[in-house]
Amino acid sequence: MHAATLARPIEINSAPMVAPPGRGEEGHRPLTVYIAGNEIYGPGDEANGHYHIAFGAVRIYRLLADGRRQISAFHMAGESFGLEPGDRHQFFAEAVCATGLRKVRTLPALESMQGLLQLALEGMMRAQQHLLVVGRQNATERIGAFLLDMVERQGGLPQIELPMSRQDIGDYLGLTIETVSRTLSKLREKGVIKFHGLRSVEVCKPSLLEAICQ
Amino acid sequence: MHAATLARPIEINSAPMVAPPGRGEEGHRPLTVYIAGNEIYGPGDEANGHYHIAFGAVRIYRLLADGRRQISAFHMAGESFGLEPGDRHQFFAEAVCATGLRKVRTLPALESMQGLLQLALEGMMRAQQHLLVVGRQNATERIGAFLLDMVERQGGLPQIELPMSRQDIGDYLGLTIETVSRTLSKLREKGVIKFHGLRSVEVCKPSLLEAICQ
DNA sequence: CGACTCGTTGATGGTGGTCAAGTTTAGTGG
DNA sequence: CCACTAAACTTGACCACCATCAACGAGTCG
Repeated sequence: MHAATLARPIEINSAPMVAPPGRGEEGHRPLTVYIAGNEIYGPGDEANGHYHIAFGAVRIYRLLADGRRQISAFHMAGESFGLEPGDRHQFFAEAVCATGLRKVRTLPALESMQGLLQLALEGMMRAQQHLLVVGRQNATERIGAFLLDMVERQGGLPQIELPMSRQDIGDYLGLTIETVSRTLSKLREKGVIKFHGLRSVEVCKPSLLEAICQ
Repeated sequence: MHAATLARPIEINSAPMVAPPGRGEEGHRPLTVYIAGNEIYGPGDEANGHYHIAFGAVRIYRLLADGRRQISAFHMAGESFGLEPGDRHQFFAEAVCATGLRKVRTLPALESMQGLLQLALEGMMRAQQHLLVVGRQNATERIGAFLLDMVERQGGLPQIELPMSRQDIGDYLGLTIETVSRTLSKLREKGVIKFHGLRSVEVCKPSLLEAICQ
């Protein structure tokens, strides 16, 4: 269930050929393509830099001994992830869907340091914001906050494509898959959202969604 | 209830006189003393550095519109806090008990940058670890994880002094004050912990506590 | 000593978890 | 292109855990 690595990631050095439809900067670094479920790194793996997402999406998570999973973050195209203290990773990182990554090795220079600090602080901020959602909001509020976050991260357009499964959403929000499904159905019945496919959602009443999330 | 500032913090420039029983390094920076409930900063306040805790404890939190509070972190003597992205704070920081702080202004130098990065990454790590607790563990496991964390941060001794109230613990763990109280009572009845005062706890069976937390 | 805050304990109910079908979607091979 | 299969998702019934409401006890300060 928790996605064993199904196939090896493919490394592509001739970047221009396979450049994703996104921005073409940083094209000189090799692009590695992962398919859905591929592990990018796991606890204990050497950590010597971070990753930039050319396209696709990544989940960062931890497991409890009995298999309970908490996804602490999703990262989308254009974002960076993978910076951790120490020289060993403490989390799992997996491709949520077909994903292209460029690895960025850490340079001990001042200006790159400032960028890394910014990255780390934003990561801390996101985690602490998410803590408020998971710790103090009910199922409807959590789903609402999640949808609004996705809208914002996909450019503000009301139509969003969710790369992740209901299980992923549940493990991110601290809910079960059934509760995620039920809550989405309730929002659909109320006309707040509309489905154009299981993972294609249109937020019809964003103001109502914002009101739900307080 | 949520601690309005009761009195102004006291700034002391002649540090040696009031040096706390802790370590005496960094004694050249002015020490500011806050009493329990004092606000250190709030959302919108200018952020231009971080704080080092000489003695006492600090809570970092956010509020929802209806007053629900999520404490995202406690910081104890010897630790640092207050680093945030951008030039404005987005959280509240308050003294949990009588607390002495030294403000550290950010220098744009390489070596200080590396220290800040480490600080930010550890903060992110802590928040993400806490996310697992709040998102995926039940009340007993949360309390257990909290107690073990406090033991570790107070030097590993089984006897710990909790500077924070039950309400604080609840707002940190995403539980109500009643559930915190009941869970602690249950652990006491089972002989896992022992009280030497309302906020003085002895962990009699740390291994059992670890087992509870998985 | 009285008033206040903080903490504990009890009774009750609701939200969301669990278990158990169904249903839809996507993927595979004939 | 369609049948078959497996995975993903939905929906329902039931129940447990924790929140809520309420009362009471303990500690603290004036």
